Amino acid sequence: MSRLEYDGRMSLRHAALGLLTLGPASGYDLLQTFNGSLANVWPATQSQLYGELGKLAEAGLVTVTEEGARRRKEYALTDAGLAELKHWLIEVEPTAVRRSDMLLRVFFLGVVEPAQADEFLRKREAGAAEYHDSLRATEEAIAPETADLAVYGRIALEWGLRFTAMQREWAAWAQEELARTLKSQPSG
Amino acid sequence: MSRLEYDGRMSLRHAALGLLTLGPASGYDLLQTFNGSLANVWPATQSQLYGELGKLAEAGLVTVTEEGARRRKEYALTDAGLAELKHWLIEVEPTAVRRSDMLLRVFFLGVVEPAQADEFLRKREAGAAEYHDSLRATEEAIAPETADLAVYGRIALEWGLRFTAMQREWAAWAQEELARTLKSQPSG
DNA sequence: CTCCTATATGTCAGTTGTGACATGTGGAAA
DNA sequence: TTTCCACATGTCACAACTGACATATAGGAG
Repeated sequence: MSRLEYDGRMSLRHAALGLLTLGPASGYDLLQTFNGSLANVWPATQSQLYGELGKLAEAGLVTVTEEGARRRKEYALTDAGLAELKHWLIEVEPTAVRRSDMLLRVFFLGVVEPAQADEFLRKREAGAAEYHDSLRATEEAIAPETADLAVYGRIALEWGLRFTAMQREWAAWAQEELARTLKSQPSG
Repeated sequence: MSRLEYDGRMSLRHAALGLLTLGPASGYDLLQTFNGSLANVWPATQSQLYGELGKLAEAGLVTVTEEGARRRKEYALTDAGLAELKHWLIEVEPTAVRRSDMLLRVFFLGVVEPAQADEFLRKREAGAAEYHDSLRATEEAIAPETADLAVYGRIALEWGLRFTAMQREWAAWAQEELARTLKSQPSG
């Protein structure tokens, strides 16, 4: 029961706590969710998750409620764990800036030929469109059964839809902008 | 001159190489850029940058071209460095999914009171609006002097403008959606 | 001449995240 | 009954990143 320090990061920890609000689960169970519905938002590897569950138990934020077959350990949220989750949800400011290696590449596109830069942007447009369609498919698959349930899941999904739409439109615009610039100043 | 393995990540390395295409610079010089125009896209700490420059020099992707006052070392891109940069720009796929601790929180907003969830969304809306305005201010500050220059910088900036606009609109929509859901099913 | 600031580089311990490897069990199908 | 797959947990080395600390100098203001 050693103390754990929090400074606003360590979201995997809070993702695990959050999933445990839906009921007790094993590391393996949680992993399915991390590779499934949470994969787009906060992917996690097995090694990281098992390690984190150990630390969480040591800190008293979760407890082992059952030990089943195949060494299965079922974890449940404690009051302290729920309190920490709420604290993180409401009182800790979400990260404002997020690294984007895609955008970083855009900054340096002047290094390669305009044709290659254009191809880069076309790929982004296509990638965003494809991603958008896969989210749309997800939406249609889950919408019928959960009409008013899972409001927040739908709100998160909507973010994804809007984000991918924005990125597709931006990439299309950027191609036009690039063409315009090259036309007026061919040695760009 | 030991070899360095690349597997698609390690963008700080490529950010440094990219900045050096603009001309030789010291670690300190580069740091100003990382804390300035690149801060929104790929922030870096001093300790990381100096370490990376050392590795880059060891790998032969950059060379020390000058040693000035105050132990200043000026680095320049080598042919190998430029080749690596181009490879990364064109042939390495940008990361598709990016972690978002903001969106992760959204998934778990059902844990707190609807009023608190609503406040969370209002803060996102305000934060996105504020960020948008600061980018708009940046745009107006740089636009006059660079009409057709820095196409790619403007394209990256446009991404930021569209992203923050999208996030603001989404947060506003989400508040309405939440109100709608609570109205039709008060115990949500 | 002294003090302050910007310049300039570096080290260290610690956290977070990745990918590969290792190990073993329960149950169902062939 | 053997064989295979899903279940289930764990370790290891390493890469990426953070924040704090340490150190030192050139040049200008007072």
